[in-house]
Amino acid sequence: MAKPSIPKGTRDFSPGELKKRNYIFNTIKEVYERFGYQQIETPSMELLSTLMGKYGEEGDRLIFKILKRGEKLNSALSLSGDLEKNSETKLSEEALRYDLTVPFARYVVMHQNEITFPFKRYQIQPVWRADRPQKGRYREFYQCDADVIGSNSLLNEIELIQMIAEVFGNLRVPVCIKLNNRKLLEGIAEVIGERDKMIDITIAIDKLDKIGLDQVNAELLERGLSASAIAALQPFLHLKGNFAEKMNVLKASMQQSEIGKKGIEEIEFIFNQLDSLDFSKMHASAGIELELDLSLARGLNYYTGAILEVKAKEVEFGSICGGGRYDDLTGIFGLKNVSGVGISFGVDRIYDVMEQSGKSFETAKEKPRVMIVNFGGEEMTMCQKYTHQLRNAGIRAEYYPDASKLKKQLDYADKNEIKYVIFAGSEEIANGRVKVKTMNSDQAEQHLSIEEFIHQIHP
RNA sequence: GUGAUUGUAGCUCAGUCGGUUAGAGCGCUAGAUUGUGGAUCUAGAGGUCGUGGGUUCGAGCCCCAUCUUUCACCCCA
Repeated sequence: MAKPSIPKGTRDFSPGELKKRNYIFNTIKEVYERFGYQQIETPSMELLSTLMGKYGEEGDRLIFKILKRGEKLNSALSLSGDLEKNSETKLSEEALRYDLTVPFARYVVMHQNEITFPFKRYQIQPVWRADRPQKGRYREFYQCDADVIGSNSLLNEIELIQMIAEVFGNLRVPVCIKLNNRKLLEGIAEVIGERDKMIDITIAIDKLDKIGLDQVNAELLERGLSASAIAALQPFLHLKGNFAEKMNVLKASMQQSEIGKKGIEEIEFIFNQLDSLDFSKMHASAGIELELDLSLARGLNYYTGAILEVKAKEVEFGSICGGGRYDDLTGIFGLKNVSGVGISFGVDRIYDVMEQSGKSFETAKEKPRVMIVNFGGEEMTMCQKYTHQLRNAGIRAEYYPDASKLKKQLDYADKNEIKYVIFAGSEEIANGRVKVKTMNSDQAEQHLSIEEFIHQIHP
């Protein structure tokens, strides 16, 4: 007998887990709504052409392609040689969505005539990646995106950062919000004379606290940077201190780079504005910090301005939230000059972080449940009527479906955290009063009419 | 894609140097208790030791392959 299984990197969610997950979803959703974002959904699958080339070479490889079926598959097979390089894209024309940002860009272009810009949307849906699963990495997971599209204002960046602080404050998860700017990174590459090596530089810098300075420099050399460029980079690698101190170093060394100066201007505006809003003071008690982190690279190649990433302080985990500004994502789909900025929470990782650091999940105060014992026979019709009455009064009520032994029925009530068990046998029905047992309490059994009972627990 | 790692009852795991009939706890079913759950006691069901080959008189244990689990790198939520 083959045991059933599920695809790797996917999970079942049992009632207990789902309650906790929903607590996180609801927290995020509440903040999004409160900040004026509107929900949309897009299909689980997109055309492969919509997704390909948007996430870099690595990303393309991780897209779950959907095999063509039937006649189309047969003709594709006969046309493409087995070893042909592009055979994957020839055998597939659809794919599961890889993230929510690119489908959103596609949505904006397709619905541009109905949308009033700036458009603030949020979207909470699963995405799929053909990755090797490991700690904190799944092949199916949820993203919770909020984006503003059609506005260049840096006030959007500020609002998104405030939303991040709200969400993690409400969840009571201390985090560090790391902020950087793509223009700053480009500026650095420019002033050290290796403008086209910007990606290599940021990937190497990203590893600074993992592999150390010497290794980083070795890797830079390996990636083809000149010795003089590496020497010129050192001040940036040694960047330390508070925001103002970092800023002074950057300003001093960025005189020759227009794009670098622009990056400094943007990041300074965001920090200063948040400062005058007392952002740090407001969220300090929740353990939420904001810092400028030059080592933050973020692989997605469509970011052009601010980039941000959030890490939990209590547990070592990948980033649990990320985002940034993309100036021309819709341009690929034919709508020019529309800038967007957004963030994305990774619910699955937030859940893992909360579990591992022993956080309490404030599951919603649930209404008490009521179960009516099933004695079988004629009484059951009356019991169904009682159940109907209870449900109409907004009470979570059910009857046990089988006339099983009482032990079994009460055991069910116990395991399911049902608070009240109602006995309505022939005697009770005859005198119009049911017997109510309150589980997990010393309270004596009560004899009440069903109306009195409803009034008692739901006045 | 690279390198490790795991698999024995529904679940968590023992299983000695390769040796006779593969164990425990939890869970499940039933009873002790005829219309009252949780605690206790008793009994019972439940296994092709991931799968397929091989070595051996003999394999849960050794070898090969394959699938699976988990982890690191890469990348990322």
